[in-house]
Amino acid sequence: MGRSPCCAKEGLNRGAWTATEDKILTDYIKINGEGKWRNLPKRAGLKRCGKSCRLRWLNYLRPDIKRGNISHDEEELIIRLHKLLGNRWSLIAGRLPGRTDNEIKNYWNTNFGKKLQDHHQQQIPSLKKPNFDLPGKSTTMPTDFQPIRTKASKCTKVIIITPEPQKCSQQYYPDTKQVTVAAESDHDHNVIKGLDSFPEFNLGDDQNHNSSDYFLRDFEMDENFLSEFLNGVDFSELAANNFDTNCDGGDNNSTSSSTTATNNTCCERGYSSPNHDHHQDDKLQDSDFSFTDSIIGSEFGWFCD
DNA sequence: AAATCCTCCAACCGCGATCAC
DNA sequence: CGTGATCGCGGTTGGAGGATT
Repeated sequence: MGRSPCCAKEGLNRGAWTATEDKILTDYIKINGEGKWRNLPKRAGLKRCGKSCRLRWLNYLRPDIKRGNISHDEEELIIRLHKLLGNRWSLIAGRLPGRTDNEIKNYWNTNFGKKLQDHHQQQIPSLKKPNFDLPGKSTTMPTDFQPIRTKASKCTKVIIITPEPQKCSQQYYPDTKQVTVAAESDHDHNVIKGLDSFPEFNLGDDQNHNSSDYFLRDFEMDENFLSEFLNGVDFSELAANNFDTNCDGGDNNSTSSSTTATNNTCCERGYSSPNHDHHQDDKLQDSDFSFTDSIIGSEFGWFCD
């Protein structure tokens, strides 16, 4: 299917928004609400692309937008969330009231992106990545785990697919597709998607499911959970209840761990992100979040393509 | 004071996911 | 079920303004 332009480009304003345009857009949304972005410009009398209107509203005009510098707490949260989620800016923004994905993305790129780049340039010559290549699939896995990647604004539920202990270091699914780690809006929760494209874990097929070498664990990833997760409060108990610590503690070096967390997601032991910041790691190691890293690493280590 | 460089961030772009018919 | 429309996301760009030479 060919892509059509989101709107006709002719005769539309581009670039920075004027105060007048802002007022028109704000007034219109106050009256008519958000949505229907494509038709909005015409109805509101704006010479702007609907996409542009949406962006302007979400990133700048919304009344609940928080202005000003990112606080230390917010920065710490961003770092933690980025370590956990990677460049899922919308998810990260969902945990920071009043902050937008664009703002966080810019903040990260401004404050950490360059540092990471510099840091990596220093590290690259000494990096020694183990050879994870397996027959039938050439993969070069990073030494650390990658963040859980989801596709949506807020996580409410996660499926944990834990390999059996004796299998986890040996099984490998070269053609693994995707398992969606839930990520839905506040209201649309408990939706698990993508499993139907993942035969080994087809929830709708008991036969497959039961005969699988794997089994499923799922748990709510609601506000409370994520807060505990992020703050490290009583997480060990939560983990004990929700995670199966078989697989020899996750078999951290397992190259076989397979399965996927959404959207080409890959999550491997000990790797935080393509922009992994070792300096920040050092900082975090001393925090109460460090133990969650080990849990993430051990329990999510098998999340990989 | 002028020129150049650098930083920051608003806005744009392309793509995948989802919706509606 | 297929197709087109729409939405939402993440990566990138470009310009304004500050810093440096």
